[in-house]
Amino acid sequence: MSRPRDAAATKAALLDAATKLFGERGFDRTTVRDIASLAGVNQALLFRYYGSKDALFATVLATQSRELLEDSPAEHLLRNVLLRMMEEKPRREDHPLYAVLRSSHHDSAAEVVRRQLGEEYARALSSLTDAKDAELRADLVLAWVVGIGVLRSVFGKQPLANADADTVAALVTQAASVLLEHTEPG
Amino acid sequence: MSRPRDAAATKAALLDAATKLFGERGFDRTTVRDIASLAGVNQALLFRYYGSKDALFATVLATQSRELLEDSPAEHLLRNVLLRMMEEKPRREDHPLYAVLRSSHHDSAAEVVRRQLGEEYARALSSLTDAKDAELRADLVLAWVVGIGVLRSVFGKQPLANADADTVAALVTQAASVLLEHTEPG
DNA sequence: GTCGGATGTAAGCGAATGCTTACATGGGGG
DNA sequence: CCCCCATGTAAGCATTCGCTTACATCCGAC
Repeated sequence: MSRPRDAAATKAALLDAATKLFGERGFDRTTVRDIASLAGVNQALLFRYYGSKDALFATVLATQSRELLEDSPAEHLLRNVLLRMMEEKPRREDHPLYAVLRSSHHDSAAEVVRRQLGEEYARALSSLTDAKDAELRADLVLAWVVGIGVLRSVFGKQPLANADADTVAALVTQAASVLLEHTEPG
Repeated sequence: MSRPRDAAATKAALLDAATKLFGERGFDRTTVRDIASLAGVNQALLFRYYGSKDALFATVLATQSRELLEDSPAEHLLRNVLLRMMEEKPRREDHPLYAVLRSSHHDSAAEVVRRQLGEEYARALSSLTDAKDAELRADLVLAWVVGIGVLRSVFGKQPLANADADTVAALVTQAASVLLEHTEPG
């Protein structure tokens, strides 16, 4: 039943390994040899199945980030993302968001994916307020989520890194509601 | 008057170039050859004056970040940092903070500097509230600043990237005051 | 003047990187 | 059975990286 030669399984193993390593180390510090090694296959297969390291990275971003967004309705998105982020162990750096954050601006397909992802989150959040500058407010809330992730993963900042998930979610959603609550249009 | 051979000036030129390039590209994507080239000197001098790329990076962090913190009293720190961040052009990536953000976790002296810097900012912010979880609240506000910087520099996210500085500062300080204002203890 | 150390340069070393190529192998269809 | 191509491998290529070494050159001390 086990097929030792299975292109689909190999391709998936490469994607899994890449997701983990890009998230842990970022784009630059992850080598194609590391990815192939973790997947247990020859590195040449990475290029056969994905073409280039850049293309594989773009695939990782597109695949992972969509899951995060589709889990929650807009009004629970902030709280759910925060809880998910905080419930993981502080330095668990294979969170999908981290791969995005860790990657600087290299002119690959990943740039497009990254920008598109930001737009999708912001659009979901901006639907929560009817303020004139709804999109800016949504950007600010998105920035907060991003910043919390960075402080936990890159800085390992205490006490945030080991803080209680519900406490953090409560504080942030309370403060963010100042920006995102529905008000009288003015 | 101009001294063509001036160790101090050369050293400073290297630090300036490194500050700019680390901020723009992050640690990994900045090469010692680029730094030396921008400074207009031979790359061997970088190693003579700073020992290693890691040590130079740590020096950049320590030098730049202190200036930011010492400019403002705690009660104006958030607003001032936001204004300074927003008043610069959206993708001006040589902001001191960005060098910190762009660098992943490599076990160099920079790790120490980075952590110490976070502590200093958080301490200043936490003095603004007497809530029991003051340090956590300070971390969250610091995270917000960090996230805004990331969204502007890494994502170039619109409308945040080109938003009015005062508007952003007003929105953020207003929302953050929920976390940082002085309240009755207990 | 000249000697010596401070300052700067040119060249390159060894290792690592993304990617390619030439080849082995194995399993399903004729 | 056997052939063929999908699958996988080993080896290496060209480049770039951080860093070193060997060597010029300038300036101040005496």
